[in-house]
Amino acid sequence: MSQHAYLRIADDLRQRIIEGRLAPGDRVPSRHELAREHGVSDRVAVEAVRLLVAEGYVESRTGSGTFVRRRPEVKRLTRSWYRAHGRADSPFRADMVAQGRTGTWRSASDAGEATPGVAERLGIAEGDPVMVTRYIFLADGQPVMLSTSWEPLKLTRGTPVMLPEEGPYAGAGVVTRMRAIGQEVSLASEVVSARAVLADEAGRLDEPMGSIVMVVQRTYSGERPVETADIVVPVDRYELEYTIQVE
Amino acid sequence: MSQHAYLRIADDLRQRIIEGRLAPGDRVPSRHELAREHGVSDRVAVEAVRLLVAEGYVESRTGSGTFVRRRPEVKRLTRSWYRAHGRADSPFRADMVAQGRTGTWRSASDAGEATPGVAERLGIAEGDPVMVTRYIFLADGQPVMLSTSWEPLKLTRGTPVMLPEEGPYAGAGVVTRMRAIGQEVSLASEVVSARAVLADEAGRLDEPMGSIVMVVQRTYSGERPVETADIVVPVDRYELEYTIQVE
DNA sequence: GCTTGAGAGTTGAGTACTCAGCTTGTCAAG
DNA sequence: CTTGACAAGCTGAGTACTCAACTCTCAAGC
Repeated sequence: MSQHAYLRIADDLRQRIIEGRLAPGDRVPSRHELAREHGVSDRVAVEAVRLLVAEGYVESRTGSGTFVRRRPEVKRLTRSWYRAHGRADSPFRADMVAQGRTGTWRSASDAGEATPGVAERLGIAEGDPVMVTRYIFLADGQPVMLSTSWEPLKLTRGTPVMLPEEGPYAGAGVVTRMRAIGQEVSLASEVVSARAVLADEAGRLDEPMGSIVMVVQRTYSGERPVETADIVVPVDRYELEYTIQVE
Repeated sequence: MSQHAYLRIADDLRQRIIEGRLAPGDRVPSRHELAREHGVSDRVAVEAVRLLVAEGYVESRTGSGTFVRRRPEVKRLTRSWYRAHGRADSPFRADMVAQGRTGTWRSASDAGEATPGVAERLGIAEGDPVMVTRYIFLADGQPVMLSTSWEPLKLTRGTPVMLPEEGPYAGAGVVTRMRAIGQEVSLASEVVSARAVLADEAGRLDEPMGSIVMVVQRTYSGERPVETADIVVPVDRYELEYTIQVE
């Protein structure tokens, strides 16, 4: 099997978890116990536990112990052409309703200047004024997704939709809001990548450090880009489903 | 700034890399040097380097040293409805041509039985016979992507397309091959997730352990599912672009 | 019944080492 | 000029500890 002691211990624990001998919520033996059980030094046990934390099997709570992680059921976010129909509701709330959950969110908007990346995505100049809105999305009250949205102020300044979450179109979604000021949206581009969670994201999403998130760079456009957003989705909560029409 | 010594050292190195004082390919000071520079013990330096490895900034080569990682330029794989037009070529080769690179692949096919997950995706019974094909995709000769494909043998047995990479339709892509036996493909579903790379994937893709890959579960279907595949894409090589039609 | 404080247990971080296996540069022999 | 042996240096892994900060339990006191 594995050459190294810490891999052997990790294999053993992983097996116990998979077979159910260690159930979600159970406490894993402490590093002292593990070290004694396997006849190795403390540090080897620490390395083994660290590996399982990175793999998402267990989570450590300082002062309390290490516990088998309750894996939240992985839900699917449907991001397909036919979901984006011009309904007067946000796509997130619609997705949550489809899963039988309540979708809510909190947000805060600020005026700012376009960074190089955002400027390119919106087809505007670096430094142009934009409305930056930071969202945290909640499913049944639990934080599940983060998003930062940028809209060119050239389009929205002085209109009732300048602040995404205030006025008559509050919470209606980008497509509906842009339509209200005469900007038809016909395409959404989503560029998907993934990386390790950042410290502040981990805190806001209640995810352990080291866990993996997908980052979706979404841009809505009609004749020109009207909004772009970075959406941060933890992989242990959601997968993204795209439906592509062939021909 | 950071409370902990290992975070301070990591911050320092990260800054040096971002500012270019440590260029891609340069050797990072060894753990002994780092420990002495910062007046801490060896292990602290090891922890700092380990963090930067996880973040993808550096890569360690046993016996040789730790080096600032040459970040391969992140390319985009276009996975949109309008790319899937019924051309008699594989989508991968078309994508590579669009990037000005040559796309090739190696593959090996075997008959096997459907696992529970595959059976569900293909709408067949567990244990039903399937053709399993393992691919490794190369861009300009370098391995960049892995894929495992499953096709129900009930559909293809006895036809010229039973073996995906042999016969008159070798290398033509699933849509074309299925059409050749009267199976029209109208939809592709892609479920995107991400995780840490597995050991054998890391070896085959020449990626360091701990790096992150996206996993795309793609299913082609017409009246019924005709093929499903797991596609493994390293995030430091590719991002996935989906284009969604609104309304 | 409720609060509080002490103590045991746990993780995170650190010190100060050792050893095996690998890479690489040097330098002398052919 | 080439080749082989060798030493120096590096990472990965491990031993054997220490200390701070945190959590949890349980019993004493109100």
